[in-house]
Amino acid sequence: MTLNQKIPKHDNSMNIENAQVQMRKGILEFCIMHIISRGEVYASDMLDELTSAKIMVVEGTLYPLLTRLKNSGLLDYKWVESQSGPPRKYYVLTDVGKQFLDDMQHTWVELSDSVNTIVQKTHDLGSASEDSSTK
Amino acid sequence: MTLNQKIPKHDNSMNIENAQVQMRKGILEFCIMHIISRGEVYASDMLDELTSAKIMVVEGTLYPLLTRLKNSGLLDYKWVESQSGPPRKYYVLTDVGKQFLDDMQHTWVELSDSVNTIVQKTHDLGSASEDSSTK
DNA sequence: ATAAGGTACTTTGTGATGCAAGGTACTTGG
DNA sequence: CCAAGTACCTTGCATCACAAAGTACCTTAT
Repeated sequence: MTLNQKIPKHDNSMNIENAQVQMRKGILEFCIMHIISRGEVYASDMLDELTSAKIMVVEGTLYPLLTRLKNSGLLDYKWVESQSGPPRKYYVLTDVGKQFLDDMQHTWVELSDSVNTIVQKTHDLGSASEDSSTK
Repeated sequence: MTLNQKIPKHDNSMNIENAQVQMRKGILEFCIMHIISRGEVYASDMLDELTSAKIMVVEGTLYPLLTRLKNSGLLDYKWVESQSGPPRKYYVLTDVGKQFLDDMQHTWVELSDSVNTIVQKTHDLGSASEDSSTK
C-alpha cells in the first residue's frame, strides 16, 4: 500500500498562502500585545479573539510567542485555578510592555502608511500613464 | 585602535527595532511587486522608491528576493546596457505575477482591516471599561 | 479506583527568509 | 594597469511560524 507518492514538503515556489503567512509575521506580536492590554486573558481567549478577527493562529505559534514576550519582560502572568480543567495562565502587560505596545502602534501606523503610499502611487500612474518627464 | 568593544550581534530580548523588522517581513515582497508593476525598473530604482517610502531595504535582502520571484515565474527581466557602468537587469511582471499581485493586494487589505479591528476594539474598551457581563 | 475525554500548557524539529558582509564583473579616467 | 564607481551575486547566521507530539490536570462514568 505504499504509494510512493512524492509529496513535496514545501513548495519552493511562491504561492499566495505562503505570502499570507509572511505578511502576518510580526503583526501577530502586535495584535497579542493589544489583546492583553485590555485586561487579563489566557491563551484560549486570545485564540478566540484572533480567530474572530480572521487572523488565524495555532497553539504552536502562540505559546512560544507568549513565552518570548514574558522572558523579555513585556508580559507577566499569574496562575488562576479553573473550575473546569487545569489552571490557566492569565497574562498582563508590564509597564515596559505598555511602552513597547505604544512603540509598536507607531510602527504599525507608519508601516501601513508606507505601504499605502506605494499602492496609491501605482494607481495614480495607472490612470495617467503618459509620463516622459525629467528622467 | 582596536577598542575591543563588545557589540552583541543580536539582542535576544525584544526591542522595537526587532519588532519593526518583523513587521516588515512579507510586506516587502508585496511592495516590490507593486513597484515593478508600474513599468520596467532595476534594483537601484526599487531601492530608491522603497527608501523614499520609508521602507528601508538593503541589497542583501533585495537581490535574493528578486531571484526568488523570478524563479517562481512571477517576474521576468532583460539585460539593458548602461551608458555609465555595468548592464542592468530590468524587471517586469509576468501574467502570473500580475495575478499574484492582485491576490497579495487582497491579502494586504484583509490583514490591515483585521489589525485595525483589534486596535479599534482596544480603544473602545478603553473608554468604557466596566464589563462584568456573562460567563 | 480507574479509565476516558476534555482543557491547558510545553517542547522539538523543520523550513523560510531578512540581513550583514564579502565577492564578482563591467566601465571610465588617470 | 590600477583606482573608483556602479550593479549584481553568494554565504552564513539568527529569527520565527508552524506541525506534531508530549505532559499535566480536571471531571464523569463505570
